[in-house]
Amino acid sequence: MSANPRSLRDVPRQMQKGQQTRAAILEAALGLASHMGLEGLSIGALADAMHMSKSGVFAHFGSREELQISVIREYHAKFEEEVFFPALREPRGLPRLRAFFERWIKRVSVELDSGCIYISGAVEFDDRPGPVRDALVEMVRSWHLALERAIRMAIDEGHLREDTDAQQMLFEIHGHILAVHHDARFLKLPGALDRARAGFERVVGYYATTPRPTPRAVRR
Amino acid sequence: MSANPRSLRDVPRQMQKGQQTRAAILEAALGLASHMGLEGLSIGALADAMHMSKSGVFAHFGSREELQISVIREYHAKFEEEVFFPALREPRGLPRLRAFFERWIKRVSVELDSGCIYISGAVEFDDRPGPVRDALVEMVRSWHLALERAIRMAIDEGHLREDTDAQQMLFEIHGHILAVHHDARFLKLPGALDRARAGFERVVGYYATTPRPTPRAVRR
DNA sequence: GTAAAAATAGAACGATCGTTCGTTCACTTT
DNA sequence: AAAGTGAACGAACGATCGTTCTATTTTTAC
Repeated sequence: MSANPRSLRDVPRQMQKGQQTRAAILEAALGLASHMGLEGLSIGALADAMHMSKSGVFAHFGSREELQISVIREYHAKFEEEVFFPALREPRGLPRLRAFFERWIKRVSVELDSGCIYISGAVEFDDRPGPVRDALVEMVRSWHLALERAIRMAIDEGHLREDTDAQQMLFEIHGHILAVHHDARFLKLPGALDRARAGFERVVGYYATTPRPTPRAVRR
Repeated sequence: MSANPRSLRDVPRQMQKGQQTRAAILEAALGLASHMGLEGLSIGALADAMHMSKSGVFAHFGSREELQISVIREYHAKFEEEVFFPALREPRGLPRLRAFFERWIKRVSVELDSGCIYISGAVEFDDRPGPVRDALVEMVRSWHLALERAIRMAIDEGHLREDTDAQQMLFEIHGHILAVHHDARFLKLPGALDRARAGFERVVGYYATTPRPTPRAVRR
C-alpha cells in the first residue's frame, strides 16, 4: 500500500483528479479572460487551450455563467494573494496604503500576461444585470472597502489629516489606477506607471498632516 | 417642379435615400454598441432594431469591421459636437479647460443612454491589434491632444504655473473621468459626479498660479 | 415614362456558440 | 472478479455569427 504513490491513505487531503484538472482549467480560463474579457471567454477556445473536449471542460462548471463566476473568484483569490495579504505585513497607516497602491499598479499594468479582470469586467457588465455582474461588484466592493479601511487607519495613525474624506481620497487613487491601465495597456504610453506613482504621492501629499506646500509658488 | 418638396433642384445637397438609412443604422448601432460594447455589436441584432434584413444592413458597410469603425467615427463626431466645439467658445485657459471637463463627465456618466465608447473600446481592444483598435487610438489621441493644448494655453495665460507638467496633469484629470465612469455606471454610487468635480478642482488648485494652501493645516 | 442604378430582401454558406446526451475508460471498492 | 464511480470524449442539438449570392423592389437620372 505504502508503495502506491497515489494511495488515499498516504495523501488523504490531496486534490483528487477532478479538482486538479478543474484548477488547471481555471488557470487557463483566467489567462484567456484577461485577453478576451469575460464575455470573450469561450468554452471551445478554452477546451483547445487545455487539449480537452468542449464537453469535458463544460462538465466541470455546468454552465458558461458558472465558469465566468469561477474565473472571477479565482482572480479575486490571486489578487488577495499577490496584493492584499503581502501589503498587510506593512505597518498600518501610510506605509500599508503605499504598499497596496504599489502592488496594485504593478498587477494592473506591468504584469503583461493578465489584464485586470476587475477593470475589464466593470466595463463589460456595467449595463448587464445578472449573477456575473453581482459577483464582480461584490469582489470590487470588498477590495475598495479594504482600501478605505487602510485610509482610515492612516488617519487614526496621524499620517493623514483628520478631516480627510476617505471616500474622496479613494476615488482619486482609484482614478490613477484606471488611468495607468488605460495609458499603459491601450495607448502604450511608456511613462504611465511613474505618472500614477507621482499622482498618488500628490494625493497623499495633499491629505497628509505634514503639509507639503505647493512646490514653487510658496517656497519663495 | 417647385411644388415637389424633394426636387433635386430645391435641395441639391440633401441626403439620398441610401445615405440617410445609413445614418439611421449608424445611430442605432451607436446605441447598441454603447450597451453591448463594440465587440457585442452584432449585425443581426442591429437589423432587428432597424426592422431590416441582415443583408440589407450589411450592404451599407461591407464588413463588420467597417461597421465598428464607422460607429467609432460617429461617436467621435458626436463627441466633438457635444463636448469639444461648445467648450471652445469659452475663453482660452482655465475656463475652457473647466468647460471641457464638465461636458466630458456629463457625457461619460449622466447621459444614461450611451456609455462612453472610448472607454469601453479601450478595454476591449487594448489587447487586440487591428484597424478597429487603430481607429479607436487615433480618436482618443486626438481628444487627449486637444486637452493637452488646453492645459498649455492655461499655462500661457498665466492660470497655471509655468512648471506645470501638462501630460501629468492630463493623466490625473483623465483618471477622474475613468473613475466617475466606473463608480457611476458600474458601482452605481450616487456621489460620483461630485467626487470627480472635487478631484478636478483639487488638481487645478495644485497647478494653479494662485496657490491654494493645504486647507486646514496651513490656515492657522 | 423609361432605363439604369441603388437599396433591400431572402435564402443559404460554413463556423462557432453553449448545451445535452450517451458512451468509454480508468480507477476504487466490494 | 464484479460492481460501482467519476472523468473525459465525441457526436449532435438549435441558435447565432459574419458573409455571399441572387432576386426583387425602390429610387434616381434622363
